[in-house]
Amino acid sequence: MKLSELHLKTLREAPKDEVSQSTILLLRARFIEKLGAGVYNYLPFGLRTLNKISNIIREEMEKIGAFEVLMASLHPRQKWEITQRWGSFDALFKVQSRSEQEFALGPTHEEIITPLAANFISSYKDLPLYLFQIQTKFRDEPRPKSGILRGREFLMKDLYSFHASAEDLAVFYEKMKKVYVRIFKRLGLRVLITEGSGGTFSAGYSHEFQTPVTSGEDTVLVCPQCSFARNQEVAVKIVNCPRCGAPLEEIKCAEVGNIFQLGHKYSQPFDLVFIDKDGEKKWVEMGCYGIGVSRLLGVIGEVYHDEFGFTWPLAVAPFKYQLITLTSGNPSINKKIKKTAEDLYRALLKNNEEVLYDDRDISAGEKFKDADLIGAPWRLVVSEKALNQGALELKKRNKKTSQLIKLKKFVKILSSKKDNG
RNA sequence: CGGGAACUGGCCUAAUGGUAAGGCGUCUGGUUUGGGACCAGAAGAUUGGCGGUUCGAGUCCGCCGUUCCCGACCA
Repeated sequence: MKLSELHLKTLREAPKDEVSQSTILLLRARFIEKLGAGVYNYLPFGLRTLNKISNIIREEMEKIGAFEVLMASLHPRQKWEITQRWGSFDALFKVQSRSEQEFALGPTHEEIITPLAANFISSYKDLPLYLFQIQTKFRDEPRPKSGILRGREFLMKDLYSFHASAEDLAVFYEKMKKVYVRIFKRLGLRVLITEGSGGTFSAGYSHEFQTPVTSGEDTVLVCPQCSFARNQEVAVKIVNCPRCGAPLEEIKCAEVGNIFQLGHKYSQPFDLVFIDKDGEKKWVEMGCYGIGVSRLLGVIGEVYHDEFGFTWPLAVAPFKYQLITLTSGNPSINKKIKKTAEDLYRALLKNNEEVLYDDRDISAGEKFKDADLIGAPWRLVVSEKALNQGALELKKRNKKTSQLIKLKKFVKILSSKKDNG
Protein backbone atom coordinates (compact mmCIF):
# COMPACT_ATOMS: atom_id res chain seq x y z
CA MET A 1 0.00 0.00 0.00
CA LYS A 2 1.11 3.50 -0.73
CA LEU A 3 0.49 6.08 1.91
CA SER A 4 -0.03 8.75 -0.73
CA GLU A 5 -3.15 6.87 -1.80
CA LEU A 6 -4.69 6.73 1.63
CA HIS A 7 -5.67 10.20 2.64
CA LEU A 8 -5.94 9.54 6.33
CA LYS A 9 -3.87 11.95 8.35
CA THR A 10 -2.52 10.87 11.68
CA LEU A 11 -3.29 12.99 14.72
CA ARG A 12 -0.56 14.83 16.57
CA GLU A 13 -2.47 15.23 19.76
CA ALA A 14 -4.33 12.77 21.90
CA PRO A 15 -8.08 13.27 21.75
CA LYS A 16 -9.21 14.66 25.07
CA ASP A 17 -11.31 12.44 27.34
CA GLU A 18 -9.34 9.36 26.31
CA VAL A 19 -7.18 7.84 29.03
CA SER A 20 -6.35 4.41 27.69
CA GLN A 21 -2.86 4.58 26.17
CA SER A 22 -3.60 1.96 23.54
CA THR A 23 -6.81 3.69 22.50
CA ILE A 24 -5.08 7.07 22.29
CA LEU A 25 -2.48 5.61 19.95
CA LEU A 26 -5.05 3.66 17.95
CA LEU A 27 -6.95 6.89 17.43
CA ARG A 28 -3.85 8.96 16.67
CA ALA A 29 -2.51 6.40 14.20
CA ARG A 30 -5.99 6.19 12.66
CA PHE A 31 -6.41 2.50 13.29
CA ILE A 32 -9.84 3.22 14.66
CA GLU A 33 -12.34 6.04 14.84
CA LYS A 34 -14.76 6.67 17.63
CA LEU A 35 -18.44 6.84 16.90
CA GLY A 36 -19.78 6.91 20.44
CA ALA A 37 -19.09 5.46 23.86
CA GLY A 38 -17.83 1.95 23.27
CA VAL A 39 -18.57 2.08 19.53
CA TYR A 40 -15.75 2.29 17.00
CA ASN A 41 -15.07 2.17 13.29
CA TYR A 42 -12.06 0.14 12.20
CA LEU A 43 -9.96 1.88 9.58
CA PRO A 44 -7.53 0.20 7.15
CA PHE A 45 -4.55 -0.26 9.50
CA GLY A 46 -6.74 -1.27 12.41
CA LEU A 47 -8.63 -3.74 10.31
CA ARG A 48 -5.41 -5.29 9.02
CA THR A 49 -4.23 -5.80 12.59
CA LEU A 50 -7.61 -7.10 13.67
CA ASN A 51 -7.56 -9.57 10.78
CA LYS A 52 -4.10 -10.78 11.80
CA ILE A 53 -5.44 -11.51 15.25
CA SER A 54 -8.56 -13.20 13.86
CA ASN A 55 -6.56 -15.35 11.51
CA ILE A 56 -4.26 -16.66 14.21
CA ILE A 57 -7.30 -17.61 16.26
CA ARG A 58 -9.01 -19.11 13.22
CA GLU A 59 -5.96 -21.24 12.41
CA GLU A 60 -5.85 -22.63 15.93
CA MET A 61 -9.57 -23.35 15.91
CA GLU A 62 -9.37 -25.24 12.64
CA LYS A 63 -6.34 -27.15 13.91
CA ILE A 64 -8.49 -28.79 16.60
CA GLY A 65 -11.22 -29.70 14.15
CA ALA A 66 -13.61 -26.80 14.70
CA PHE A 67 -15.64 -25.49 11.77
CA GLU A 68 -16.36 -21.85 11.23
CA VAL A 69 -19.89 -20.55 10.94
CA LEU A 70 -21.38 -17.09 10.98
CA MET A 71 -24.57 -16.77 12.90
CA ALA A 72 -27.20 -14.06 12.80
CA SER A 73 -27.00 -10.94 14.93
CA LEU A 74 -30.76 -10.46 15.00
CA HIS A 75 -32.10 -12.98 17.46
CA PRO A 76 -35.87 -13.53 17.61
CA ARG A 77 -37.20 -12.82 21.09
CA GLN A 78 -38.71 -16.26 21.32
CA LYS A 79 -35.28 -17.93 21.39
CA TRP A 80 -34.29 -15.85 24.38
CA GLU A 81 -37.57 -16.59 26.10
CA ILE A 82 -36.79 -20.29 25.97
CA THR A 83 -33.82 -19.78 28.30
CA GLN A 84 -35.62 -17.00 30.19
CA ARG A 85 -32.80 -14.66 29.44
CA TRP A 86 -34.95 -12.14 27.50
CA GLY A 87 -35.83 -10.68 30.86
CA SER A 88 -32.72 -11.43 32.86
CA PHE A 89 -29.81 -10.59 30.58
CA ASP A 90 -29.39 -6.95 31.54
CA ALA A 91 -27.00 -6.01 28.76
CA LEU A 92 -29.36 -7.22 26.04
CA PHE A 93 -30.00 -4.72 23.26
CA LYS A 94 -33.58 -5.10 22.06
CA VAL A 95 -34.92 -3.89 18.73
CA GLN A 96 -38.25 -4.01 16.98
CA SER A 97 -39.17 -4.51 13.37
CA ARG A 98 -41.78 -2.26 11.78
CA SER A 99 -44.38 -4.92 12.47
CA GLU A 100 -43.28 -4.85 16.08
CA GLN A 101 -41.55 -8.20 15.97
CA GLU A 102 -38.94 -8.17 18.70
CA PHE A 103 -35.29 -9.10 18.41
CA ALA A 104 -32.21 -9.10 20.55
CA LEU A 105 -28.91 -7.98 19.04
CA GLY A 106 -26.77 -11.00 19.76
CA PRO A 107 -24.54 -10.53 22.82
CA THR A 108 -23.63 -14.24 22.77
CA HIS A 109 -24.98 -17.18 20.81
CA GLU A 110 -26.07 -20.10 22.98
CA GLU A 111 -29.70 -19.41 22.08
CA ILE A 112 -28.84 -19.70 18.40
CA ILE A 113 -26.17 -22.37 18.25
CA THR A 114 -28.01 -24.86 20.44
CA PRO A 115 -31.07 -25.29 18.18
CA LEU A 116 -28.72 -25.00 15.20
CA ALA A 117 -26.61 -27.89 16.44
CA ALA A 118 -29.74 -30.03 16.55
CA ASN A 119 -29.51 -30.12 12.75
CA PHE A 120 -26.22 -31.96 13.09
CA ILE A 121 -26.78 -34.12 16.12
CA SER A 122 -29.01 -37.11 16.66
CA SER A 123 -26.68 -39.94 17.63
CA TYR A 124 -23.55 -40.37 19.71
CA LYS A 125 -21.91 -40.91 16.32
CA ASP A 126 -22.51 -37.24 15.58
CA LEU A 127 -20.48 -36.18 18.58
CA PRO A 128 -18.31 -34.42 19.38
CA LEU A 129 -18.99 -31.34 17.26
CA TYR A 130 -17.12 -28.06 17.38
CA LEU A 131 -18.44 -24.88 15.78
CA PHE A 132 -17.02 -21.40 16.07
CA GLN A 133 -17.51 -17.95 14.68
CA ILE A 134 -15.78 -14.59 14.70
CA GLN A 135 -18.50 -12.03 14.90
CA THR A 136 -19.65 -8.70 16.21
CA LYS A 137 -21.39 -8.88 19.56
CA PHE A 138 -23.67 -6.28 21.07
CA ARG A 139 -23.89 -5.64 24.76
CA ASP A 140 -25.55 -2.71 26.41
CA GLU A 141 -22.78 -2.15 28.92
CA PRO A 142 -23.79 0.14 31.76
CA ARG A 143 -20.43 1.79 31.44
CA PRO A 144 -18.25 1.32 28.37
CA LYS A 145 -14.65 1.82 29.44
CA SER A 146 -11.09 2.37 28.37
CA GLY A 147 -11.88 2.91 24.72
CA ILE A 148 -11.74 -0.29 22.80
CA LEU A 149 -11.20 -2.44 25.87
CA ARG A 150 -14.84 -2.53 26.91
CA GLY A 151 -17.24 -1.64 24.15
CA ARG A 152 -20.92 -2.00 23.46
CA GLU A 153 -20.17 -3.45 20.06
CA PHE A 154 -17.10 -5.64 19.73
CA LEU A 155 -15.61 -8.51 17.80
CA MET A 156 -15.51 -11.86 19.50
CA LYS A 157 -14.56 -15.40 18.68
CA ASP A 158 -16.93 -17.88 20.22
CA LEU A 159 -16.52 -21.62 19.97
CA TYR A 160 -19.20 -24.06 21.10
CA SER A 161 -18.47 -27.69 21.73
CA PHE A 162 -20.96 -30.56 21.90
CA HIS A 163 -20.19 -33.83 23.63
CA ALA A 164 -21.75 -37.14 24.43
CA SER A 165 -20.44 -37.20 27.98
CA ALA A 166 -19.26 -34.92 30.75
CA GLU A 167 -15.94 -36.76 30.65
CA ASP A 168 -15.45 -35.97 27.00
CA LEU A 169 -16.35 -32.34 27.66
CA ALA A 170 -13.83 -32.21 30.50
CA VAL A 171 -11.08 -33.61 28.31
CA PHE A 172 -11.82 -31.13 25.54
CA TYR A 173 -12.04 -28.31 28.06
CA GLU A 174 -8.52 -29.06 29.25
CA LYS A 175 -7.36 -29.23 25.66
CA MET A 176 -8.85 -25.81 25.00
CA LYS A 177 -6.87 -24.36 27.87
CA LYS A 178 -3.70 -25.40 26.08
CA VAL A 179 -4.99 -24.11 22.74
CA TYR A 180 -5.76 -20.76 24.34
CA VAL A 181 -2.33 -20.54 25.89
CA ARG A 182 -0.84 -21.19 22.47
CA ILE A 183 -3.03 -18.55 20.82
CA PHE A 184 -2.07 -15.88 23.33
CA LYS A 185 1.56 -16.84 23.03
CA ARG A 186 1.39 -16.43 19.27
CA LEU A 187 -0.19 -13.02 19.84
CA GLY A 188 2.73 -12.05 22.05
CA LEU A 189 0.74 -12.00 25.27
CA ARG A 190 1.44 -13.43 28.66
CA VAL A 191 -1.66 -14.93 30.27
CA LEU A 192 -2.65 -16.06 33.70
CA ILE A 193 -5.33 -18.70 33.91
CA THR A 194 -7.75 -17.96 36.70
CA GLU A 195 -10.81 -19.69 38.00
CA GLY A 196 -13.73 -17.58 36.94
CA SER A 197 -16.94 -16.77 38.71
CA GLY A 198 -19.03 -18.13 35.88
CA GLY A 199 -21.55 -15.39 36.51
CA THR A 200 -25.16 -15.91 35.63
CA PHE A 201 -23.91 -17.51 32.54
CA SER A 202 -23.01 -21.02 33.21
CA ALA A 203 -23.93 -23.50 35.81
CA GLY A 204 -20.49 -24.98 35.94
CA TYR A 205 -16.90 -24.58 35.83
CA SER A 206 -15.11 -21.71 34.10
CA HIS A 207 -11.69 -20.21 33.62
CA GLU A 208 -10.52 -16.80 32.55
CA PHE A 209 -7.40 -15.88 30.62
CA GLN A 210 -5.94 -12.71 32.02
CA THR A 211 -3.16 -10.60 30.55
CA PRO A 212 -1.28 -8.36 32.98
CA VAL A 213 -1.67 -4.72 31.94
CA THR A 214 -1.71 -1.73 34.26
CA SER A 215 -4.91 -0.42 32.71
CA GLY A 216 -6.73 -3.72 33.23
CA GLU A 217 -10.03 -3.70 35.05
CA ASP A 218 -9.61 -7.02 36.83
CA THR A 219 -7.40 -7.69 39.81
CA VAL A 220 -5.82 -11.11 39.86
CA LEU A 221 -4.17 -12.64 42.88
CA VAL A 222 -1.06 -14.44 41.74
CA CYS A 223 1.29 -16.73 43.60
CA PRO A 224 4.91 -15.82 42.85
CA GLN A 225 6.01 -19.35 43.82
CA CYS A 226 3.64 -21.68 41.99
CA SER A 227 1.20 -21.13 39.12
CA PHE A 228 -1.81 -20.36 41.28
CA ALA A 229 -3.89 -17.41 40.11
CA ARG A 230 -7.39 -16.33 41.00
CA ASN A 231 -9.61 -13.40 40.16
CA GLN A 232 -10.11 -11.23 43.21
CA GLU A 233 -13.86 -11.31 42.51
CA VAL A 234 -13.98 -14.94 43.55
CA ALA A 235 -11.06 -14.93 45.99
CA VAL A 236 -12.51 -12.95 48.83
CA LYS A 237 -9.90 -12.18 51.45
CA ILE A 238 -7.34 -14.76 50.45
CA VAL A 239 -3.89 -13.55 51.47
CA ASN A 240 -1.72 -16.59 51.06
CA CYS A 241 -1.53 -19.13 48.28
CA PRO A 242 -3.83 -22.06 49.12
CA ARG A 243 -1.48 -24.34 47.22
CA CYS A 244 1.95 -23.44 48.58
CA GLY A 245 1.31 -20.84 51.27
CA ALA A 246 3.35 -18.02 49.75
CA PRO A 247 1.94 -14.48 50.03
CA LEU A 248 -0.13 -13.61 46.96
CA GLU A 249 0.52 -10.62 44.75
CA GLU A 250 -2.15 -8.42 43.21
CA ILE A 251 -1.82 -7.83 39.49
CA LYS A 252 -4.03 -5.68 37.26
CA CYS A 253 -5.19 -7.66 34.26
CA ALA A 254 -7.39 -7.49 31.21
CA GLU A 255 -9.53 -10.52 30.52
CA VAL A 256 -8.79 -11.71 27.00
CA GLY A 257 -10.56 -15.04 27.00
CA ASN A 258 -12.76 -17.31 28.98
CA ILE A 259 -13.98 -20.86 28.79
CA PHE A 260 -17.03 -22.48 30.31
CA GLN A 261 -18.41 -25.93 30.86
CA LEU A 262 -22.08 -25.36 30.21
CA GLY A 263 -23.20 -28.92 30.75
CA HIS A 264 -26.94 -29.18 30.05
CA LYS A 265 -27.71 -25.58 30.74
CA TYR A 266 -28.70 -24.90 27.14
CA SER A 267 -29.20 -28.35 25.68
CA GLN A 268 -32.00 -28.96 28.15
CA PRO A 269 -34.25 -25.96 27.37
CA PHE A 270 -33.68 -26.44 23.65
CA ASP A 271 -34.12 -30.18 23.92
CA LEU A 272 -30.79 -30.89 22.26
CA VAL A 273 -30.54 -34.64 22.72
CA PHE A 274 -28.85 -37.63 21.15
CA ILE A 275 -29.25 -41.38 21.31
CA ASP A 276 -26.29 -42.90 23.10
CA LYS A 277 -24.63 -46.27 22.49
CA ASP A 278 -26.93 -47.84 25.03
CA GLY A 279 -29.97 -46.64 23.07
CA GLU A 280 -30.85 -44.04 25.65
CA LYS A 281 -31.78 -40.46 24.95
CA LYS A 282 -29.40 -38.01 26.64
CA TRP A 283 -28.76 -34.30 26.84
CA VAL A 284 -25.81 -33.08 24.87
CA GLU A 285 -22.98 -31.76 27.04
CA MET A 286 -21.91 -28.31 25.95
CA GLY A 287 -18.96 -26.03 26.43
CA CYS A 288 -18.27 -22.52 25.18
CA TYR A 289 -15.01 -20.70 24.67
CA GLY A 290 -14.68 -16.99 24.01
CA ILE A 291 -11.90 -14.65 22.98
CA GLY A 292 -12.35 -10.90 22.76
CA VAL A 293 -10.82 -10.20 19.37
CA SER A 294 -11.26 -6.43 19.22
CA ARG A 295 -10.30 -6.16 22.87
CA LEU A 296 -7.09 -7.99 21.97
CA LEU A 297 -6.24 -5.20 19.54
CA GLY A 298 -6.34 -2.89 22.54
CA VAL A 299 -4.57 -5.23 24.94
CA ILE A 300 -1.74 -6.00 22.52
CA GLY A 301 -1.41 -2.27 21.89
CA GLU A 302 -1.38 -1.73 25.63
CA VAL A 303 1.57 -4.11 25.98
CA TYR A 304 3.40 -3.19 22.80
CA HIS A 305 3.93 0.54 22.59
CA ASP A 306 6.31 3.27 23.66
CA GLU A 307 5.93 7.02 23.87
CA PHE A 308 6.10 7.39 20.08
CA GLY A 309 3.69 4.71 18.98
CA PHE A 310 3.18 1.00 18.57
CA THR A 311 5.84 -1.70 18.61
CA TRP A 312 3.65 -4.49 17.23
CA PRO A 313 4.93 -8.04 17.29
CA LEU A 314 5.40 -9.23 13.72
CA ALA A 315 2.53 -11.71 14.04
CA VAL A 316 -0.08 -8.98 14.38
CA ALA A 317 1.56 -5.93 12.81
CA PRO A 318 -0.49 -4.32 10.04
CA PHE A 319 2.66 -4.34 7.91
CA LYS A 320 6.05 -5.95 8.29
CA TYR A 321 7.85 -3.05 6.62
CA GLN A 322 7.36 0.65 6.37
CA LEU A 323 9.35 1.97 3.42
CA ILE A 324 10.40 5.60 3.52
CA THR A 325 12.11 7.80 0.98
CA LEU A 326 14.19 10.75 2.06
CA THR A 327 14.40 12.96 -0.97
CA SER A 328 17.14 15.55 -1.35
CA GLY A 329 17.42 18.95 -2.96
CA ASN A 330 19.24 17.54 -5.95
CA PRO A 331 16.68 16.58 -8.63
CA SER A 332 18.77 13.86 -10.26
CA ILE A 333 19.56 12.18 -6.95
CA ASN A 334 15.95 12.59 -6.05
CA LYS A 335 14.90 10.75 -9.13
CA LYS A 336 17.27 7.94 -8.30
CA ILE A 337 15.95 7.70 -4.75
CA LYS A 338 12.39 7.48 -5.95
CA LYS A 339 13.21 4.88 -8.55
CA THR A 340 15.14 2.77 -6.05
CA ALA A 341 12.27 2.92 -3.57
CA GLU A 342 9.76 2.12 -6.26
CA ASP A 343 11.79 -0.92 -7.37
CA LEU A 344 12.22 -2.04 -3.81
CA TYR A 345 8.50 -1.66 -3.17
CA ARG A 346 7.72 -3.85 -6.16
CA ALA A 347 10.30 -6.44 -5.12
CA LEU A 348 8.74 -6.61 -1.67
CA LEU A 349 5.25 -7.03 -3.09
CA LYS A 350 6.48 -9.66 -5.49
CA ASN A 351 7.73 -11.65 -2.52
CA ASN A 352 4.40 -11.29 -0.74
CA GLU A 353 5.83 -9.03 1.89
CA GLU A 354 3.47 -6.66 3.62
CA VAL A 355 4.82 -3.21 3.11
CA LEU A 356 3.51 0.27 3.66
CA TYR A 357 5.29 2.63 1.28
CA ASP A 358 5.41 6.22 2.44
CA ASP A 359 5.80 7.92 -0.91
CA ARG A 360 4.27 11.19 0.22
CA ASP A 361 5.93 14.45 -0.58
CA ILE A 362 6.37 15.58 3.01
CA SER A 363 9.23 16.27 5.38
CA ALA A 364 11.47 13.53 6.69
CA GLY A 365 10.47 14.15 10.27
CA GLU A 366 6.85 13.62 9.51
CA LYS A 367 7.54 10.30 7.85
CA PHE A 368 9.59 9.10 10.81
CA LYS A 369 6.90 10.16 13.25
CA ASP A 370 4.22 8.35 11.32
CA ALA A 371 6.34 5.23 10.97
CA ASP A 372 6.92 5.15 14.72
CA LEU A 373 3.24 5.73 15.37
CA ILE A 374 1.98 3.02 13.03
CA GLY A 375 4.62 0.67 14.36
CA ALA A 376 5.62 -1.73 11.59
CA PRO A 377 8.44 -3.93 13.00
CA TRP A 378 10.90 -2.85 10.29
CA ARG A 379 11.63 0.55 8.85
CA LEU A 380 13.36 0.76 5.48
CA VAL A 381 14.87 4.08 4.45
CA VAL A 382 16.02 4.92 0.95
CA SER A 383 18.15 8.04 1.13
CA GLU A 384 21.04 9.74 -0.61
CA LYS A 385 23.32 8.79 2.24
CA ALA A 386 22.59 5.09 2.01
CA LEU A 387 22.35 5.06 -1.74
CA ASN A 388 25.91 6.37 -2.06
CA GLN A 389 26.98 3.04 -0.63
CA GLY A 390 24.52 1.10 -2.76
CA ALA A 391 22.72 0.38 0.45
CA LEU A 392 19.43 0.57 2.25
CA GLU A 393 18.89 1.56 5.84
CA LEU A 394 17.19 -1.00 8.04
CA LYS A 395 15.85 -0.25 11.47
CA LYS A 396 13.87 -2.32 13.91
CA ARG A 397 11.01 -0.39 15.48
CA ASN A 398 12.02 -1.39 18.99
CA LYS A 399 15.76 -0.73 18.55
CA LYS A 400 17.54 2.59 18.73
CA THR A 401 20.10 2.01 16.02
CA SER A 402 19.82 1.25 12.36
CA GLN A 403 22.04 -0.75 10.02
CA LEU A 404 22.97 -0.47 6.39
CA ILE A 405 22.52 -3.42 4.11
CA LYS A 406 23.52 -3.60 0.46
CA LEU A 407 20.44 -3.27 -1.71
CA LYS A 408 21.34 -6.28 -3.80
CA LYS A 409 21.86 -8.40 -0.75
CA PHE A 410 18.55 -7.35 0.72
CA VAL A 411 16.65 -8.21 -2.44
CA LYS A 412 18.49 -11.51 -2.62
CA ILE A 413 17.54 -12.39 0.93
CA LEU A 414 13.96 -11.44 0.17
CA SER A 415 13.67 -13.71 -2.81
CA SER A 416 15.41 -16.59 -1.10
CA LYS A 417 12.86 -16.30 1.71
CA LYS A 418 15.53 -16.70 4.32
CA ASP A 419 14.53 -13.57 6.07
CA ASN A 420 12.36 -14.23 9.07
CA GLY A 421 12.29 -10.86 10.69
C1' C B 1 -28.04 3.14 37.87
C1' G B 2 -25.46 6.52 42.14
C1' G B 3 -21.39 10.29 42.52
C1' G B 4 -18.01 13.76 40.00
C1' A B 5 -16.16 16.48 35.64
C1' A B 6 -16.51 18.27 30.76
C1' C B 7 -18.68 19.92 25.88
C1' U B 8 -15.86 26.33 21.64
C1' G B 9 -14.08 24.97 13.16
C1' G B 10 -11.48 18.12 11.44
C1' C B 11 -7.92 17.81 16.31
C1' C B 12 -5.99 20.54 20.78
C1' U B 13 -6.76 24.94 23.39
C1' A B 14 -7.98 30.68 24.68
C1' A B 15 -11.61 34.41 25.61
C1' U B 16 -12.87 40.15 33.96
C1' G B 17 -21.14 39.28 31.28
C1' G B 18 -19.50 43.54 26.11
C1' U B 19 -20.48 40.61 20.38
C1' A B 20 -15.47 34.25 19.25
C1' A B 21 -8.74 34.14 19.43
C1' G B 22 -4.55 30.93 18.55
C1' G B 23 -1.75 26.32 17.40
C1' C B 24 -2.09 21.83 14.54
C1' G B 25 -4.44 19.92 10.27
C1' U B 26 -6.75 21.39 5.27
C1' C B 27 -6.39 24.36 0.46
C1' U B 28 -2.96 27.88 -3.00
C1' G B 29 1.87 29.41 -4.17
C1' G B 30 6.98 29.49 -2.85
C1' U B 31 11.00 27.38 -0.25
C1' U B 32 12.97 23.08 2.23
C1' U B 33 14.22 17.69 2.95
C1' G B 34 17.76 12.56 8.59
C1' G B 35 12.84 13.48 13.53
C1' G B 36 5.80 16.34 13.04
C1' A B 37 10.66 22.60 9.07
C1' C B 38 9.86 27.80 7.05
C1' C B 39 7.37 32.16 4.38
C1' A B 40 2.99 34.33 2.17
C1' G B 41 -2.13 33.91 1.27
C1' A B 42 -7.09 31.33 1.81
C1' A B 43 -11.18 28.46 3.46
C1' G B 44 -13.44 26.63 7.76
C1' A B 45 -17.82 28.22 14.17
C1' U B 46 -25.26 30.27 14.21
C1' U B 47 -19.54 28.11 21.09
C1' G B 48 -23.90 20.19 22.01
C1' G B 49 -29.63 21.43 22.03
C1' C B 50 -33.90 24.05 24.07
C1' G B 51 -35.52 27.67 27.42
C1' G B 52 -34.52 31.54 31.15
C1' U B 53 -31.96 35.96 33.62
C1' U B 54 -29.78 40.50 31.30
C1' C B 55 -29.51 46.48 27.49
C1' G B 56 -26.10 42.48 26.15
C1' A B 57 -24.62 35.22 27.39
C1' G B 58 -19.24 30.91 25.00
C1' U B 59 -19.38 32.90 30.10
C1' C B 60 -24.86 33.04 34.92
C1' C B 61 -29.51 29.69 35.88
C1' G B 62 -32.83 25.39 34.50
C1' C B 63 -33.97 21.14 31.61
C1' C B 64 -32.25 17.74 27.91
C1' G B 65 -28.28 15.34 25.10
C1' U B 66 -23.38 13.55 24.58
C1' U B 67 -18.56 12.16 26.47
C1' C B 68 -15.00 10.94 30.33
C1' C B 69 -13.70 9.36 35.39
C1' C B 70 -14.98 6.70 40.31
C1' G B 71 -18.47 3.15 42.01
C1' A B 72 -22.39 -0.56 41.13
C1' C B 73 -22.65 -3.98 37.16
C1' C B 74 -20.13 -7.34 33.73
C1' A B 75 -18.86 -14.46 29.45
